[in-house]
Amino acid sequence: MSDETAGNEIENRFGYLLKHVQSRYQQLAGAALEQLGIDGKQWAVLVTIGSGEELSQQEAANALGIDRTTMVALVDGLEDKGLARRSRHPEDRRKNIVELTTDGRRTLERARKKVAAAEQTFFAPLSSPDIDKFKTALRALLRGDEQGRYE
Amino acid sequence: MSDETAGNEIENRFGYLLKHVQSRYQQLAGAALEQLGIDGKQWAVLVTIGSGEELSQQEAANALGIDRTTMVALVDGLEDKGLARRSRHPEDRRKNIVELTTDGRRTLERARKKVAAAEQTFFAPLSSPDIDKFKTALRALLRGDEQGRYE
DNA sequence: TATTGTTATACTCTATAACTATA
DNA sequence: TATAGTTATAGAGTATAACAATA
Repeated sequence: MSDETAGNEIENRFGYLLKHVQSRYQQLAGAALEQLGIDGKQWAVLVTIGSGEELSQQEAANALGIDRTTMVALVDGLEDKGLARRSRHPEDRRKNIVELTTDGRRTLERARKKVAAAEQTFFAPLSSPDIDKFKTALRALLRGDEQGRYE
Repeated sequence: MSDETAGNEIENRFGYLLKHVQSRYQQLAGAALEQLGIDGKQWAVLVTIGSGEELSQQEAANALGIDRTTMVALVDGLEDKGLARRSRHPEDRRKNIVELTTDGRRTLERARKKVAAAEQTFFAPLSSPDIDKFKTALRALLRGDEQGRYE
């Protein structure tokens, strides 16, 4: 607090903090995933379709909160890399089931480790209990209700 | 933990949490600012040029971490609304000093209150001490060093 | 008629390159 | 030569509209 400057107010704006913290996280996670030849969005798709449930493209898109038209190119990219596979749903031939290939499963596991390592770097400034509190707070803020409140 | 579903892993991914929490914040703050006819970026510019220091366009851009070419349209918009004013720097005529008009100052103060109210809504799921801890954690994570660590 | 995947298209956001004026 | 502001342009990212296949 001793060297307060004009920039201080800007940098303490909550919107600024959130934006730049997210930017730092994406940078770290992105660099980790780059070693496996995928980006953050593709990683999110891998996690989604590797979750155990059989998902159509649209269901996977919904789970990620993106448009089904956006999902097309994402799955294209993963298919080109040999990490995911499309197949017709046997009972509803309009749907594409999207699933991991063997390579995709292997990449997913490697990516988990890379991302976990990146998160360790990201969270280095916080103690273990503070990391837990931080994540709990995020989940409560996302729900937007008062379930997480205990004062 | 009783109704664990496939979506659970996705929604607990840290990247997902951060992205959607930011999205919720922007939605709330954006809706608050919309009542004053400005958006989040214009609000950030108002805060910057209202900080007390005399700033050129480029200096304001740097303070916000955006490009000087992007700043042009932002200042254009604020000038059109009568909230900001360009004037030549007396000692270096290449520079534009950007400052608030009387209306701009008034809008800035109104916006402060609107944003504060929006943040109150945003943070409703957390207790007061938890809000402080959350903000402290964000600042530590942004610095990226271990200054905030005390375990 | 409605839905899924797809394509084409448009829109937003932002950065890069090039120009003008000033230094 | 270098810098500040500006403009034109291009690229990434994503959404909307329209179409084919299927329900």
